[in-house]
Amino acid sequence: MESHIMIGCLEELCPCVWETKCHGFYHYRRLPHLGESCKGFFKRTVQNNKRYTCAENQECKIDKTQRKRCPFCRFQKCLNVGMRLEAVRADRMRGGRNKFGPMYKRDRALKQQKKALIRSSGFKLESAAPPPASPLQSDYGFTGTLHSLPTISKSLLPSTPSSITPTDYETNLYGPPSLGMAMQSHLPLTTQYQYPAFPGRAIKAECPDYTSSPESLTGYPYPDMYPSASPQPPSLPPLVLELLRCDPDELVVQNKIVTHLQQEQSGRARLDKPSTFSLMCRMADQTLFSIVEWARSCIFFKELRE
DNA sequence: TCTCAAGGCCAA
DNA sequence: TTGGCCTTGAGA
Ligand SMILES: [Zn+2]
Repeated sequence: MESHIMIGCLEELCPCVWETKCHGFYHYRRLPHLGESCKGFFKRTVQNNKRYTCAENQECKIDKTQRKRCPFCRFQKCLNVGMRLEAVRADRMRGGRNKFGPMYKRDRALKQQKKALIRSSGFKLESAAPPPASPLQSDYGFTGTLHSLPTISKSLLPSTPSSITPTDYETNLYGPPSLGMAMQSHLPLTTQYQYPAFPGRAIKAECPDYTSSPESLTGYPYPDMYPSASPQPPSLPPLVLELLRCDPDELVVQNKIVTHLQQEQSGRARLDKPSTFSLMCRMADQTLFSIVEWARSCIFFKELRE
């Protein structure tokens, strides 16, 4: 809407849950373009450990007019677009910054560079924005995970067998939260979704070590590709531009990988505890899978099929 | 001092 | 319950 919200606004639509004007700030680690309503909904859900169920098949369409019909699916969508439970503070401390800060900054810089590149080369701005956030996801094939989610339960009890305790995720390979908290889409039969002990979470020290090496987790693929110093690169070959255009939103890809790993791990959790090595192998598998998906979606692959 | 992501408040 | 607006406060 008006001015004050629009400070710093990127004037883009919110791909989070439905289309609404956003203000371009980050909320709960959802990389940009999230409206206040999504923020509020997500916050309330996590803080109050709300429990939702889907009356349908957990595939409800969430858009501007129907968003209120199924909070379950709405919350799923929030998670899918990258909002993180761990960004909601357990101690409810206001103000300040959390450890995602540097990541937000980096992401913003990368996106700006990407836009500048594309704009300077004559592409329409929209093509650089991540509207395909959701669409993209469904291309990856593990959408099953996203559907089999749940009922948010008050799972603060560390005793829950299938849940991962804060201790577990802090020592976890992927960085804490994502594994233990973001999405535990598993239990195919029970469809029980839980996020670990919100009240008990030591969020103040948020996200153990996302800052130290976010790349290692998110795999920001183009670290030095765009020299930050010179914002206006010379015109690029069409080939590069096309590749840039196809480039998926890193967060979406990251989320897919993490989600899939979580799903897989939780599926085994009760049987055996995977070793760090096997986790790394699976992570590598998923990364490779994402790369293949990307390759398949690029123009050259399509040309091959013609 | 400014920025901006997080929490709080409250009318609808 | 939702969502818009306000306040807070660490970090730049
Ligand atoms: Zn639903």
